[in-house]
Amino acid sequence: MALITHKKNLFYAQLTRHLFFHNHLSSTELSELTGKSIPVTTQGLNELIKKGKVFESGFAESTGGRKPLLYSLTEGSLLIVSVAMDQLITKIALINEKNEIVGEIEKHNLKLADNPSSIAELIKILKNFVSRINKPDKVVGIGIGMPGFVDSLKGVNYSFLQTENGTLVEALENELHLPVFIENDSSLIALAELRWGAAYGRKNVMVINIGWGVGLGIISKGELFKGHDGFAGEFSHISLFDNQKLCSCGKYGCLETETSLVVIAQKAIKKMTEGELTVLKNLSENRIEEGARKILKAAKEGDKFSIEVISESAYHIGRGISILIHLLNPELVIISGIGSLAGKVWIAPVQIAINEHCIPKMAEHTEIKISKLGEEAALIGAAALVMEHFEEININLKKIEKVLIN
Amino acid sequence: MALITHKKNLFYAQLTRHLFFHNHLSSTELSELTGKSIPVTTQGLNELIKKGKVFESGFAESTGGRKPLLYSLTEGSLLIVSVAMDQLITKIALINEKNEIVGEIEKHNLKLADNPSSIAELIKILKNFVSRINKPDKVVGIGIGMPGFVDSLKGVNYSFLQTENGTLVEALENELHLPVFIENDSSLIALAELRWGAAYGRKNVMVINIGWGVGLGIISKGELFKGHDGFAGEFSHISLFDNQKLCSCGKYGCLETETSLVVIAQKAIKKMTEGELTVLKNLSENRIEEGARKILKAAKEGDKFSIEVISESAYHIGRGISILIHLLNPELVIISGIGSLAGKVWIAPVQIAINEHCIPKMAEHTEIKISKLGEEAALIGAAALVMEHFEEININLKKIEKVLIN
DNA sequence: CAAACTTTTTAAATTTTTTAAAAAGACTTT
DNA sequence: AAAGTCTTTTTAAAAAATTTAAAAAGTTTG
Repeated sequence: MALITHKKNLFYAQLTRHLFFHNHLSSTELSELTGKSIPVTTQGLNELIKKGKVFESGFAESTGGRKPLLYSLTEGSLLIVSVAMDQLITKIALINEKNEIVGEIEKHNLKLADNPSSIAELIKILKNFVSRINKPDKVVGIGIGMPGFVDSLKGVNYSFLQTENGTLVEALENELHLPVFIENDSSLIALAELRWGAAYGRKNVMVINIGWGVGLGIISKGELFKGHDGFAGEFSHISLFDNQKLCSCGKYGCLETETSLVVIAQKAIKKMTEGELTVLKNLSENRIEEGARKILKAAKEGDKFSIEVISESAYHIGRGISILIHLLNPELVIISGIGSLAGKVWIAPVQIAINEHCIPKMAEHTEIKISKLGEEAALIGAAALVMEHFEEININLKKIEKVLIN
Repeated sequence: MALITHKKNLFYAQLTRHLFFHNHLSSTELSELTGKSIPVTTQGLNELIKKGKVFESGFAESTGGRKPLLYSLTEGSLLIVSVAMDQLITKIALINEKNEIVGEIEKHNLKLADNPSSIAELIKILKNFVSRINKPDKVVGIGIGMPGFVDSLKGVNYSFLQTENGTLVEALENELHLPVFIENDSSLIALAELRWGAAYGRKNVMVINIGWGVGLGIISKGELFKGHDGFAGEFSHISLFDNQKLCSCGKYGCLETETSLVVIAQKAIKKMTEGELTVLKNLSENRIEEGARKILKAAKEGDKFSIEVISESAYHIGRGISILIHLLNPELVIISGIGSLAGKVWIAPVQIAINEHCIPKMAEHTEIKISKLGEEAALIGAAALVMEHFEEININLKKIEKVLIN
């Protein structure tokens, strides 16, 4: 009897997950997505309606026959704590069942590198955030995106936030009493694009995360691809250049030595001191992040100087993308991450590099697009991460004190 | 009634496919592989025994309980025509239900490039081969591996064997009256490694096909990965070098300009004319293939000169493999293709390149192995290609005149 | 404007899976 | 060394899911 309920709960969780990612679905669509028959699906939906988790949200347009009845998640039925970390700043947001950010995005200073108390600080910030949530019983989990070599299955980050005993996820779950999921930041941006962005419904996509480094999230067969240890998509440090520039990783010629927002800002400063004309003002080596954002904004608004600086980097990234196209033959490459705030200026130089370095047949059906998710991609991806594991949350009842669906 | 039989046939085909790839399996193992329950699986097996397609082939060793009864395909129940093409030579073999080559491997001269009658020649060779098979009614299909940009789903090769109307597969099936499947040669070698070689049971493997170019077959999530158009794994022409050597593809600095059996043979000839010592004799620019084979054999037998020439190329391939490791984080890289005949001499220089160009953490769990399949890999892969599609063969009864299982 | 065509929804029949029990073999303990 | 315990496979009965067919609800076309 316990097992039957358990199995049913798993199916309910599956329905809930699909409704989260699609907002509203008909019973036929849900039947196809879950692989269950229509009678079983309808029965499951009726149970969820009885529990108040789901409601009938209207009719879809007919495609030539009877209008299908649509189902959606009940308002306020589900909350997710989304966390997006970079080397210096940690952002936190509360996300609801419609994938909307509820309230304000909080920003905290939290240094990841060489910081023995980073885990303690993170726990403190999260405990405080969770304590202020109005309906804490609706929170299904915490999703965290972070830089570094993250093994999300094991729940470990090999670059930062290292624990003495047990995994990082265990350390967080023990303190926060909520299911916690971690993932590499670029992978989460790719997940955000897959579920809510330009990669929606696509099978084979490369998502380039242009930030302080250059990240890559790989969508293969319609799913995030992570490789054997969970580290797939290391793009910053493939050796592409013969430039003798020492990289932070200790090698020479990495992609990162020629392209990243840091490189772009540094180049701009150098050119400005050489007297080139631009609308940019007050760029400083000490405030590289601020400078980079100014350049992205100026490029978006048409500043020739900024566009040229970005174009140089874009061409180099294009060389890297050419390799991706040869190896993985994607249907789509998305320029995402903070760099995407500059808009379409990235596309032309990337396309030129592809034309020069790809066999035409290989690149024939590969589109290049700029992300429309903006800076919130990482937070949205962290929420998606939690919902990807929604069935798992409902199996591992150990993980949480309450049964989510009962 | 017809539909029921149809669906049953599909299940029988699935059982047959799994038995082909595993030689002998217990009902429990087959139940897990097919995703059907044990009662249904046992019932299906008993039907196949009744039809004479399957027999009880003994008991497996116990793992702590009752010995499981094993099932195997009946001897002589199934034949596959395997074809392995390169730019100049086409090999054909007949393969049985145990994945054994029956009779002789036939070799035919068939030029692929700039040959308008290539398809006609191929059809003639295949018709002749099929006409000489003792039990033609047991042949389930023809699998063909060939160089070029092959879209195996559409049944088209965009580089060679181009048809005027209809696809290549249609052209062949219309003449040969058997189901035909085509695939890129490197992909087929990867498939052979996955089903019968060093990649058996692995999920995430890169198979390097060292031949007249350098090919790549990608195993991802335990399956052959082909990308959006079917062209994934183009490894020869990623631009890696700053060498100003013009490649056959029209670009500069491709991997192929520094490594392939052709480059190795040419380098050896150049060094020999410069007076370096070796056991090698009579190498000629006009017989590059023969020369390359001599070098591989000599290297295997310890000739210092040959090992050095190969090592240089191996290091360059290692640079390419470093990029694969960064991007796809494989658990295993297999050196396969004709080049693997030289044996383990490839490993050390590849490993050195990985040490120099990979972030240690990325390559930590990546093994490098030499293929043990030898030259027959391509033929074995072509047979595997047919059997991968065995259910499909049994659905598309249009494709063949007879019902395979009845 | 009614007939023909689509598609969703509901209901009954069949099939499949699940569950439990029995059978067969291997390991452990006295 | 033998009996009992533990695994695992196999068989048989109960439960659940899918398949199939029919009905209901809309659209489109002649």
